[in-house]
Amino acid sequence: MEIRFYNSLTKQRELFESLRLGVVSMYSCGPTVYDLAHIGNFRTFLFGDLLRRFLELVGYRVDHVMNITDVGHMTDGEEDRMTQAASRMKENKKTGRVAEGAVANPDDPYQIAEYYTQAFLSDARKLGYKIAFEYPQRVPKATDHIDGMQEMIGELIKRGHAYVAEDGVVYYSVESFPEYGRLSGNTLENLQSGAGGRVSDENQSRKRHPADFMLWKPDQHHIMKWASPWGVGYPGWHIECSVMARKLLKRDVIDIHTGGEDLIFPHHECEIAQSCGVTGSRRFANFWLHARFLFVNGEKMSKSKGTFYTARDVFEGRVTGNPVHPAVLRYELTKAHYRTNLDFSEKGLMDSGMAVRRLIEKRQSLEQLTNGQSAEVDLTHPLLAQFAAALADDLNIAEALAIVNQFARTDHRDPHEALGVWKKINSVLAIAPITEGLLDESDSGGGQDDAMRQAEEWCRELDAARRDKNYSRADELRKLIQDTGFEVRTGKEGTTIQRALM
RNA sequence: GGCGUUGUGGCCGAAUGGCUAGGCAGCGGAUUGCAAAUCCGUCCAUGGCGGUUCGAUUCCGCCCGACGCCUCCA
Repeated sequence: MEIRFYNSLTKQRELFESLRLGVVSMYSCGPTVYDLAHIGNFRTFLFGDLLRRFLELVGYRVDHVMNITDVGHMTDGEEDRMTQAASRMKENKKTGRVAEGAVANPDDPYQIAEYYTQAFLSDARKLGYKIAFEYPQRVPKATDHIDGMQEMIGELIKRGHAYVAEDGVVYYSVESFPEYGRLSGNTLENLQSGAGGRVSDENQSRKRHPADFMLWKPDQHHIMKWASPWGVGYPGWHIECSVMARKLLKRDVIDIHTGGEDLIFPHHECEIAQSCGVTGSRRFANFWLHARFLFVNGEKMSKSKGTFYTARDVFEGRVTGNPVHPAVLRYELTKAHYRTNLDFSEKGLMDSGMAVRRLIEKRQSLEQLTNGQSAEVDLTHPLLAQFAAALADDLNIAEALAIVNQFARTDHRDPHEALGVWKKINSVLAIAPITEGLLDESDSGGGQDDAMRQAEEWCRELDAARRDKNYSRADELRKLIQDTGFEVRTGKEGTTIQRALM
C-alpha cells in the first residue's frame, strides 16, 4: 500500500517508507506537567495516536516514544513555570479544586510534576491514547535524562556547534548548522531582523548570532537545578527531545516526529540542529508531521473568554452541563483532518455523541448476533482496504469515517466477518469500545453498578405501568431513569436502557 | 514584512475535468399511549472576476476573505 504524508520538512506530500523494514520509529512531543492538559493538547496527542494506530493496522510495528517535560523552563522576565505552578497549586488547594492530600508540598517541583503527570496519564488513558499505557517505559521524563543532555551539550561544544558565552551560558551556534531554518522556512537574515524587541539587548550581545539558543544556563537560584561542567543550573528547553529520542529509539535518524504546529519554530528547528549537529546525519526525522490548532467556537482557546477547557472539564460536565463519555471526546477531537483548524463546539460534541452511539450499538448488535465470535479478516477485505486506503492518503479521516458510516448502516450477511472488520476498524478509531485491548472497559463506569441496577428495576416497573395503561406513572418513571443518566428505549421485549454518552 | 495553511449546502466534513461522499440538523411519512431509537423518502453547496477546454467546483491568473508561525504555547 502506498502511504503518503504531508511532510513539514519538504512542504509536500511524500511517499512514506520506513527506514527499517516493518518498523517505524516515532517520537511525539508530549505534555508539560505544570498544569492540566487541555483539549487542544489532546487533539495533537490523539492525532499522533491515530497515526500510530493506522501504521499498526497496515502492519508496521511502531516504536513510539513520547516525552514528559517536567523541567520548568524560564520565561523571559517572568517566573519559572514550575514556580508559577506552585503558587497556582496552593491556590487550588485552598479553593478545593485540588484535594488537600494530593500534593503534600507544593513548593517541591517534583511533587507538582508528579501530580500533573498522573493527571495527564489518567486523562490520556481514558481517551485511548495508546502510549499512555506504556508509561514509564516509552514515556520518559526530562529530569531523568539530565546526564544525557549534558553529554550531548558537551559533544556539541566539541564539534564546534556550541559555545560558552562570557556570562557562562552555553549556546548553540546556528551559523554552524547551514540547514537551520529549513523546517520553518526561515533564513538567518529573517530571524535576525525579527529578533528585536522581546529579547533584551544585553542578553543578545553575548550571543554570536541573535538566533543562537540556550543549551545550558548556570543559575544557582533556579527552582530546579543540577550540577554540570558549566555550573549549577538547568538545561535549555529543546535539548531534552534530541536526547530522549536518540536514547529510547536508539536511532540517529528516526522515521516520524510529531507535534503541534507551534512547535515547528523554534522547538523542532532547534531539535534538528542539535540532533544533526551531534550525529552528523543529514536528517533527524525523515518525516515531520504537525497538527494544527484546535479552536473553540471559531477562536483560539482563551482563558479570559472561558473557552480554555481541560479534558476533565469535558468529562465531568463543566462544558455541556452533562458528563461526556471519553469516546465522544476522542471522536470529536479526531474527526477532522489533522492539518485543519478543528473547531470545538458544543454542537460538534453533540454530533459526535450521536455518531459514537451509533457505532457502539453497531458493535453491540454484532456481538449479540455472533456471541462475540469474530472471523479473522485482513486488509484484503474490500471494506478494510478502502478504510486503510483513505487513511494512507495523509490520514484522510473524513473519508475513512464515511466508509465506516456506510458499514454501520449495512446489514451483514456474515456477522462474524462483519465483527472482524469492525474490530480492525476499532483498532484505529478506538471508540467502541475506546480502550479495547488496553484495559477492562467496565472500569470507566466504576461505582455506577448500583445506579444501573436501580434503573433496571425502574424499567420493570415502567413495563408494568404500561401494561396497566398507567401512562402518567410510566412517564414519571422514564423521566426518573433519564435523570439518572440513562437513555430509555421502548421495544417489543420491554424497556431497555443505555448509559447516556453525554 | 517573511514562511505556511485554507475558503464546498443551516452546521461538520470528503471527492472530482463531465455522472457532485458521509454525518448532524430540517422537512414529509412509517412505527409509538406519548417520547426516544429505528426505517423510508426529501430540500440545500463548491468566495469573486477572467482564462484554458466541447465541458471546471476541479487546471491557470488576478482579487477578496479566514487562520497559524516568526515570542512561552499542542
